Amino acid sequence: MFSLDTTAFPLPDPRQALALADALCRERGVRLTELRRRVLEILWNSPTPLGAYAILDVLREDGRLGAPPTVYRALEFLLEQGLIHRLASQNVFTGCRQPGNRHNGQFLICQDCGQVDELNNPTIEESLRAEAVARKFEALAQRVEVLGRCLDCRRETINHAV
Amino acid sequence: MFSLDTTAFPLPDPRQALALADALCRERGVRLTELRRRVLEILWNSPTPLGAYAILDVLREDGRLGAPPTVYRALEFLLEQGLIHRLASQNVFTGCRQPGNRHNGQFLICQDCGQVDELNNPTIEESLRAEAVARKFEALAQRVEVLGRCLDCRRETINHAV
DNA sequence: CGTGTTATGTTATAGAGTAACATTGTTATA
DNA sequence: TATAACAATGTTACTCTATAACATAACACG
Repeated sequence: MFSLDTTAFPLPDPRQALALADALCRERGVRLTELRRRVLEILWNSPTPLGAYAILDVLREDGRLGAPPTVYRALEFLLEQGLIHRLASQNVFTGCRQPGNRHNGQFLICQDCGQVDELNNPTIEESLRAEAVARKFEALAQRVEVLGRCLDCRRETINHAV
Repeated sequence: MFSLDTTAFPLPDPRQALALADALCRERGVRLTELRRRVLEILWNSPTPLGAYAILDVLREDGRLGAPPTVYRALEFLLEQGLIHRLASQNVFTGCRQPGNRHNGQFLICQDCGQVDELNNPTIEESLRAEAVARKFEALAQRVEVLGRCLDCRRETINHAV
């Protein structure tokens, strides 16, 4: 039996992720400007997803002026290009682990530490698509988020409980 | 072959939904106060999910004083009791079509008219649970939302295009 | 009754996101 | 290389969503 690999992709080196983003944008003829690239870098440098205002804070540390629209426009671009995902349940953004092919993604979100695991189980995606078709609903996007506790945080609780 | 019925439940009569909520809360020994009941009723009376501030507007039409916390606390209670769902991608709330058994639910959300179809496909839920288990992630809740266009709105577009 | 608990009122504020318009940068072409 | 068209960013102001903190009222129960 062949096993379908739905293993979450490891967090890449930020430099790798940025290089791939550069390549993809060049290929597509869209401009990964300095600002957009920096926002993507901020996301990749963070161990957990960030909200728009947290990103803004980092930009300001950079010395760059900026207001919310600055960040939201960059995020909009990165979302369009499939370079990041938005986690609606948390109002945060995170770098996409497989930016080559457009996809929806499924996420395991730790409510204690905020860390996120990105999956891509095609069976789940297909099932949802099928449900939509059965109801004559035109599916344009899927948002699949599982909330809970990651292994590390479970261990922590157990240790502290001793 | 047996077909698993994952058909969306029809929108119940608001009175039925409220009666069921009454029964469930009595059974559980929790208080469906007048305010909480009214918020649930407002949601059931609406053809589409509502945001907290839209609910607040209706309460004020009732003549009741109220500030945001009034609504959010009622919503929190209703969420805890599984009487409503929150659609994170839209920041809105909607009555739960199957409030008897606690569940996560999956939603088809029309981005044109706002109408929502609630599914409950146990296979999808199980697949997500399995993905979590495989990663030793403790899954506590699932948020599954499909965004797109409902049949009615697709028809509208076609007609207007003529 | 009183007393602890739960629910609601009230004020203030934090956090998330966008509209609208001004300015600057880029690109292409005359 | 001007310049016009367009793309990107700056800026101000605002709307919408949500919660913290504390005050008051309602309820439950010995």
